Amino acid sequence: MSSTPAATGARSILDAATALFADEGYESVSVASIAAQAGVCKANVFHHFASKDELYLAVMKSASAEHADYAEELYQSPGSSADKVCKLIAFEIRNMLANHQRTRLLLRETNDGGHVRVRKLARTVFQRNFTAVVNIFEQGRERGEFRASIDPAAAAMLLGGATHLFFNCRDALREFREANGLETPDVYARRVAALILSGVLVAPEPQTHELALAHGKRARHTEATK
Amino acid sequence: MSSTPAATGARSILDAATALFADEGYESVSVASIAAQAGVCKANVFHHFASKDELYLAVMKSASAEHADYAEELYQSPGSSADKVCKLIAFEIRNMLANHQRTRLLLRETNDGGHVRVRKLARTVFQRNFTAVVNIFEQGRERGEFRASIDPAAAAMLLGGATHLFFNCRDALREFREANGLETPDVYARRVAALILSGVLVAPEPQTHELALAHGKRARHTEATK
DNA sequence: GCCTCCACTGACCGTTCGGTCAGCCGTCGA
DNA sequence: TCGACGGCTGACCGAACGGTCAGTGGAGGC
Repeated sequence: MSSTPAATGARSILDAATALFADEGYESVSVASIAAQAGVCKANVFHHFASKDELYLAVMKSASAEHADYAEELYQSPGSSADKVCKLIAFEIRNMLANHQRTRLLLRETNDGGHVRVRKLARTVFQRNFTAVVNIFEQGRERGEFRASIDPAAAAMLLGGATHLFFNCRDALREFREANGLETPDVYARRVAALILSGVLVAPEPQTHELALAHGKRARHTEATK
Repeated sequence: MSSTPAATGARSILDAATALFADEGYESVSVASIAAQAGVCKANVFHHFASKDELYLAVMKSASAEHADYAEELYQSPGSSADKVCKLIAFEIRNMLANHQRTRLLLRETNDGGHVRVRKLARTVFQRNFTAVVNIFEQGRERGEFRASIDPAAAAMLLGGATHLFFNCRDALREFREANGLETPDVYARRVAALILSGVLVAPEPQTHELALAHGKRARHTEATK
């Protein structure tokens, strides 16, 4: 009902294209290979999509939905900001791994040069997510739970960079003996959250108590999940 | 003398290939376009390099040198670990921007699927740099300057993620109004360093004083550069 | 029974790809 | 003066690319 009746053919093409584009990138994938993986004729691909470009655009559009929903909803939920940060990191990492094809597509297109139209699209997704994360840090600051001197945008970059790097280098991480257990998503999320919340220094300057103490900053951030 | 006498031709090809591969990736660049940019005949490219693959490998190898030197040398230098972290972030960001072609090549190859041999190569560079950064955090922990409960590897991922994300999304960052001034390398480095050192929480639990207090943890990390 | 519609196909197009090859020509040692 | 060498070239190759097109065959309205 919600899907067009004759979507089976187009759908299988879209799925095959998503998988191949995510694995090998735009240029490396031929229309013939997409058709083969979808089990249809090459000409049929051009029957459903005007060109390879347009097919790629369709793949990107279908991959762009729903990404920042969680952060925005988290922003409005009750609970301490510290908990929100923990939950956000854990969710983002788990979400990236669960939808690794879509994630790889978006990350590739956000970073690269390449197609301008598509980069705009990926950037829209990135911007929505970025803004939502910034809002969470801003909220924590307004509540007095986070220090007034922090830059929420920089904190969001820190958070995003940590999750992206984990996604990109997870299998590389597995080979490093310096990182024992760090390749486990939950472990990584917990340790990174602890660092973002408390930093590395043993005793930061005691400052900006102005607004603090009010909202019960229970920094019990060791059970971020479940 | 240090360069082979007849290296001019091969050198210009290598330079042209580096620029083009960095901008558009392996698949999008044709040998003909490399030859055109180098001002030579296409066949001449194959005279100096056995294949497009081997040319790419040569480009990657020449881009792989020198990357982790700074971190390793910083590790052995005097000064507080907090200062080292600040300097490291500032250097990495400045270094990435100064050698943006090489950086883009390495990042692309570290992340992507693609050529296995080259990924190994890029990963070697990444691993050296990663280990060096981990050592700096480990050193800070042993000195009692950093909390004993932190994971040096996680901190290194945080640091690397922040610098990578900045490099990849700098022009996108320039369009976000949430980030005022954050697209300036020095500003970004300073704010990120402050976050990694002290975190976002207003008052982390007072813990692990055991080894601290000894090495003068002057957390005056607002002038990381110059 | 027939006509229309449309998802789908095989064969084909011009172009561009990575790569080859015979040969040109300036340099240098004998 | 000559021959060998090597950097360099234009012309060319088969393969694969994105894209086109005439046509097929089954489903549905009349």
